[in-house]
Amino acid sequence: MDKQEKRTFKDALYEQFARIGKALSNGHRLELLEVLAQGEHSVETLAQETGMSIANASQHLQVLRSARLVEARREGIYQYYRLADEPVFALWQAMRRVGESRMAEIDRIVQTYLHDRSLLQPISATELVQRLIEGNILLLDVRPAAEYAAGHLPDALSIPIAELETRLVELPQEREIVACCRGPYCVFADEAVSLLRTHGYHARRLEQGLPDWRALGLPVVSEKGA
Amino acid sequence: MDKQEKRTFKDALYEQFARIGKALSNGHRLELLEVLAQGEHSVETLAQETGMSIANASQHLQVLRSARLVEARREGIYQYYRLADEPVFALWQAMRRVGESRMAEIDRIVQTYLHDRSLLQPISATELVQRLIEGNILLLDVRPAAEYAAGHLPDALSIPIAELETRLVELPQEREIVACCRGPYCVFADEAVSLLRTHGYHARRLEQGLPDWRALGLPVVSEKGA
DNA sequence: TAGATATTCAAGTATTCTATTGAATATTAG
DNA sequence: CTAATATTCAATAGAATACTTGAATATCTA
Repeated sequence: MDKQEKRTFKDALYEQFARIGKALSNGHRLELLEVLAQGEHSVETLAQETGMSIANASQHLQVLRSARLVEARREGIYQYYRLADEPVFALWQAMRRVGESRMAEIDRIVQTYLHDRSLLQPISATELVQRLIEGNILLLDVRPAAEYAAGHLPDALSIPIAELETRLVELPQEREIVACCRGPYCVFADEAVSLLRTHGYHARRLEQGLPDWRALGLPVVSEKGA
Repeated sequence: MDKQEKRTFKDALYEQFARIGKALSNGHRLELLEVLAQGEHSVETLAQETGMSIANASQHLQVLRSARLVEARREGIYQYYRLADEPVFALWQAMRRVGESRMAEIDRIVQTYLHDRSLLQPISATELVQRLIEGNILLLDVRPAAEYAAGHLPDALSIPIAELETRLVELPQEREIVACCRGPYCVFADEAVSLLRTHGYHARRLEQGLPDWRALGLPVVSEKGA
């Protein structure tokens, strides 16, 4: 293989890898990946969740699909997209890690909008595992019901954040509550914790989201048919 | 936090993460990262290694730097770039993993240019560790001398691929040789193995490159001052 | 200080990407 | 078959990106 052929090879090879990078080079697409990590969703719900028009969401999903990061299936009138596989989530995790550790802007944005998050006494997944063994913790999953159905922590109770205020009666006052949501940048659990606290509960936030929990190899339960 | 504020937050947040994706969205930049994972390099050597013009390489490096994936230091007349930290390499590894497992095009390109690589009897890092304990293996690092100096496997002998043919006398015929280079897409080790074999040596390729070896937590030696 | 070298900058052009719009397609229900 | 709904496609305008060229800057050496 001469020098020129070697260059052709490398150019072709890295160009293929760059297709993955291109798919990751847009904020909307990253947000789509984060939502898809919770389980499959139709185009419409994805558009709603991410504040995009249907057509725009569809186009971004197709970019993700052509980079093989997501897959799709059609069921009747709906097209359901899902993350292709576990390594794709690991890739997003690796990106998150780099961003968190190296980009001050990210910390600044979180500070600005979510204020002092340490007040939520975030608990890590490994710490939670320990506390669950000791008992006396109520796990509360505040994501939309469909995402809970697609996979959730064992023994977690599902009350979507939108319903939480009206369903407070279901929660025992005496148990400490740990609220779980999509991931570190999801605000559902933040909102849940502050709502619960104003009603006299002892509540904390689970640091990681469900996909992170799964990636740690910890057990995940899904409803039959999901 | 109302709905609109939540959207502003998420848009701002994911846009920041997308800066990392943008940095990874170009083949030349990925190749630069791979070379930088071997240790710091000047702009000129990076341009040579990747077949780019100096100005172009410089601009791509600045894109990588503004996404905080690489850092730079000036020494006299030279500007040396290096990977920012270990998680950045982990990110590139995660990308490689997704590409390898999901993009058929990548496998096809490797097949086309490198033909049947299984003939090189690639040995994995963990397997190599085992074999090294048993002894009787000669580790040969065929990367450029500067990269060897920046970090190499313990007891590896440095003979850059360009010098290998004239320095064959330094290699004992009776020991099995394992050639190590930059990573799975580096052709140095492939060339070394086939050259060695035509001269009667029993040679194999180390599957992973030095940065992968380091990421596994295995020991790496660097020359003083490097 | 002048000359040499490495790198960056600035400008220009060609290309690619993004969001919007409205039309086209596919599937189901009646 | 027709109407309704979800999704995709096609075309467009505006923004961002990539590579080249030549000039500007920074550092060292003589």
